[in-house]
This record gives sequence, C-alpha cells and structure tokens, in this order.
Amino acid sequence: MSGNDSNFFSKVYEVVKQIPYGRVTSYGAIAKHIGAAGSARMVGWAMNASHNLPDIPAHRVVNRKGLLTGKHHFDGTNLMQQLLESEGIIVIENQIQDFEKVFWDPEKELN
DNA sequence: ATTCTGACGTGGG
DNA sequence: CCCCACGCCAGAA
Repeated sequence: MSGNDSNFFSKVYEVVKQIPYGRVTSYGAIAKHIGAAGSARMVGWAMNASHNLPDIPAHRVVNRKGLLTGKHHFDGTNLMQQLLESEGIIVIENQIQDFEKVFWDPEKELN
C-alpha cells in the first residue's frame, strides 16, 4: 500500500519519475524495462491513471516514433508540447526533433 | 459472456 | 521512408 500497490502501475510510475529533465522515453522502452514487453499499451493505460498523481511527467513519455500521441489527453490542446518545449525539447507538428538525442533509455541510462 | 477500442510495437511488403 | 496486419492486456458498453 505504501507506494507499491499493483506491480505494473507502480513500476511504470517509478521509471517515469526517474526520467531526467529535458529527456523523453517511449512506452515500449518502459514496458520492456518492467518486464511487460509487448504490452506497451498497458503503459499508456497506466499513464491515464497517473493523472491523479502529481510527480508523473507523462509529457516525457511518447511513442517510439517520438510523436506526441497522447497530447490529446492533456488538459489543454498544446499542454504536452508546451511542457516539452519548456524543457528545451523542440516539437514540430507533434513530432519531437532530434528524438534520438533527447531519448532516454531506462535500460541503458538507468541501472 | 462477447465485442471493440485504445497515450503501442514489431514484422512483412 | 511508408503502409498494412497482428499481438498485446485491461476496461467499458
């Protein structure tokens, strides 16, 4: 109960919380890191529930193409893009520029 | 119980 | 690079 309820959701949140400022990652990368490779959709589902939590930078999670697929789920229309640009990430037409440079791999960067 | 959808990813052409 | 089909698991109707 204290912090760790369901393994899946908690694991997703822990990884997302550890995403550094100005960096982004993909659903599949998180899913694979928590051992749920192939169920990347569930990561997105967990993000939906993360809206209740304060320290979950869901705007730093995008799909493998670096596209802001979930921007439509934020409060505003461009909230997600604004948050990313606020961190120094360039976003054009919902597409993150230099995605490879800002991409943060939990398996590689995190231990 | 059945059916469809969804903040995705991979493989084949 | 693009497009199409399948797999994935959970929740809503």
